[in-house]
Amino acid sequence: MKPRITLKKIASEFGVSISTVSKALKDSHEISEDTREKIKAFADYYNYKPNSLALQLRNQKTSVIGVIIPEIVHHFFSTVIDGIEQFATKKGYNVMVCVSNESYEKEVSNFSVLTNGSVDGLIVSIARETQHKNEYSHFEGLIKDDFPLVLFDRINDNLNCDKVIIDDVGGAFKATNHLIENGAKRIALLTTQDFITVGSLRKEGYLKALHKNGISVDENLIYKIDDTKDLYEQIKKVIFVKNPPDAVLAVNEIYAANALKIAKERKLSIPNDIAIIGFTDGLISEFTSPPLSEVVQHGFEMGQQAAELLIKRIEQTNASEFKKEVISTNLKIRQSTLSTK
Amino acid sequence: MKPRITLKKIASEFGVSISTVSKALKDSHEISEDTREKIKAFADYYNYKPNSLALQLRNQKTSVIGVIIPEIVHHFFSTVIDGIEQFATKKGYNVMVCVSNESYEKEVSNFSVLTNGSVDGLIVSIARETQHKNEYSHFEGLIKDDFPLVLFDRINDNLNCDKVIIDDVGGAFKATNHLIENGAKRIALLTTQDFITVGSLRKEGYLKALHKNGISVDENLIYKIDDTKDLYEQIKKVIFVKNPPDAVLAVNEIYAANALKIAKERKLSIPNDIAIIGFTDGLISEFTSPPLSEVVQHGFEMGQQAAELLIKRIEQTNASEFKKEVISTNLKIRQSTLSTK
DNA sequence: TAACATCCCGAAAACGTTTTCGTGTTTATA
DNA sequence: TATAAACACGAAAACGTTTTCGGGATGTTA
Repeated sequence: MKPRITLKKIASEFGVSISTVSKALKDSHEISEDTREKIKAFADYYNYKPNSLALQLRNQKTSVIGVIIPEIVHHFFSTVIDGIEQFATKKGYNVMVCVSNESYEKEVSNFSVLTNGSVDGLIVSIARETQHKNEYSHFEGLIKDDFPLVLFDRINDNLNCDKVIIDDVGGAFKATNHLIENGAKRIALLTTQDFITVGSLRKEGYLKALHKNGISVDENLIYKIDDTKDLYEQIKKVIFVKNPPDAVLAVNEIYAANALKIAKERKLSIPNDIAIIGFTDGLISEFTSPPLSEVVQHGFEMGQQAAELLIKRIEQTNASEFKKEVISTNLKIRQSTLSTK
Repeated sequence: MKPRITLKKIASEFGVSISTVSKALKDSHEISEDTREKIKAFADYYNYKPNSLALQLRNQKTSVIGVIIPEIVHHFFSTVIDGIEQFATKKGYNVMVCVSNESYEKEVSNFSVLTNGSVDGLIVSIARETQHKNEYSHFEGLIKDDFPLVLFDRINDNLNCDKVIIDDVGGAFKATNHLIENGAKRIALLTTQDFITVGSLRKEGYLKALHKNGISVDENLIYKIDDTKDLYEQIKKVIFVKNPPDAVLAVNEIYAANALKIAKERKLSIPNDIAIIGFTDGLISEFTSPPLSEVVQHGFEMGQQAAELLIKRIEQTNASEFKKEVISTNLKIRQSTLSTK
């Protein structure tokens, strides 16, 4: 690569000092009209642009936001990144993305790489393994130093920082309620393992709705899916049985799509025999038959909110209270829950 | 945010020089065992980590790869990023992601932000608008300076740099051939507008397969979808007609899924009345009914390849020939093309 | 003519690091 | 005892920028 042109080179070209060049390029009145024009023309011709590393070092500011997510090939997470990226760009920030791959190890290593001065702040959704191990010292280290940090979706309430989540409880509540209103009595819940926060919150909403409608909880209808094992086989054990549930609430789209697939294989009519609703994080729901009803998660807004909180935190001069923003959800009702009876 | 600890602070703490501290932390034999241990213990206690900006400036190397893609909420592109990220991480690089949003303007601005010293090289998939305008001066500027650059998927053959694409022609050829072997005679092609390179390459493969099988080309069966308008309505005009085609090759998954949806609304039996195959970039195909056959694109490998080419280019000392890697595709046959006749 | 303002520019510090080279002190060798 | 080697450390440059401060030259005013 050709070495880039610097102030120093321009200076030596004209036999002036570096500071003169710097000022000239900034149209300083300290420099004579004449010199200014010559220098500017020259810099322009050679396409001079200030080296951003040097600027970052001097200004002690990178204008870069670090983002650490468990997965990137994931509709919800990539939507959040989109929101972050768009907001950040608008505010003059760039985005550096790292993937933890659900691994504690890798999350810690991402932390240490990103917090060495290369970013002004961090937006993180916690890896599965980290939640499982319940090991948060890498977060606590940052927080102790008042490093700007925003958690989203997979958060931990004990961590003292800004957070943004969706209304998991409310979403699951609305969905369950909707199923009940359409006649469901035995609603299966396909959720994650307990240590995934969003899973247990959605379970909470599910339970709340059952309770409100006077339906007793059947623990046998609550299935905790292990994401590291075969989804299809696990869900089959729920649907492909003698006496299947008459409705399913799935905490994500893949669970829901699998449930629908299996229900059809079991020759169940949807939604008459079994109604299905899931939390959306993709495009699948629209194209299944029947199309799946979904709790819409608004990942883009979530990303924007997270970026906004972070940038405020970065740019503020004196500390303020930590905020926890809740993005509300809404139901997108399609045929998978609209009984034709 | 608390100011981070620096060599200077440690030095003043012990009344030694900055260089002594630097050497001590690197276990230099120049420094006495005694001083070394004291300094290391202190640095450890205060969690000293070298400021990466300072290192980057000194070493004239950021170990960051910039990636510019048209969209991020997109299964194929996010898969490519995943490949890039994983390979980059393995090689000690970080990834900075910018989204052009298919806009020429934004692509140019991303270029100018990223090439100011903040990244060692760039991986780009060209925005739709840029391809439409056929305006590549921002690329040419970089190339003139031998800036490490890799293009993927949406490339331009006139640009003198490393490239990696999938075998678009071959993939479409295989898919079309497969349709013909299963009895198709009137195969509709759902492609993009001409200026999208991948669209026209896939069209080429389609034509090649027709020709090889002695089927004459019916221009009325070739539909150029405008991505900026309503997909459903455009595809409806192809499928929901008196005399629909007996097969469809779609250049992406969304086109295919829409075609399938519309075919079902038209009460066509799939694949007996109409077979459908698309290029995969998502999870939809697996969950439609019937599941969609697809040309598998291997985006992850593409990302890895791109990252590998770029890093080689960055780390090489003397210039070498530019490479164009072609990732081969394969067919994933599902029921949407497996005639039961 | 003395005093002062204006104009134009350079020196130097600062951001945080690594590394080369030099230097003073101690120890070993002839 | 003189000389050389080994040891332990510091000064300074370099990466590229911005900005404060100071100063010489010229012009203006009393």
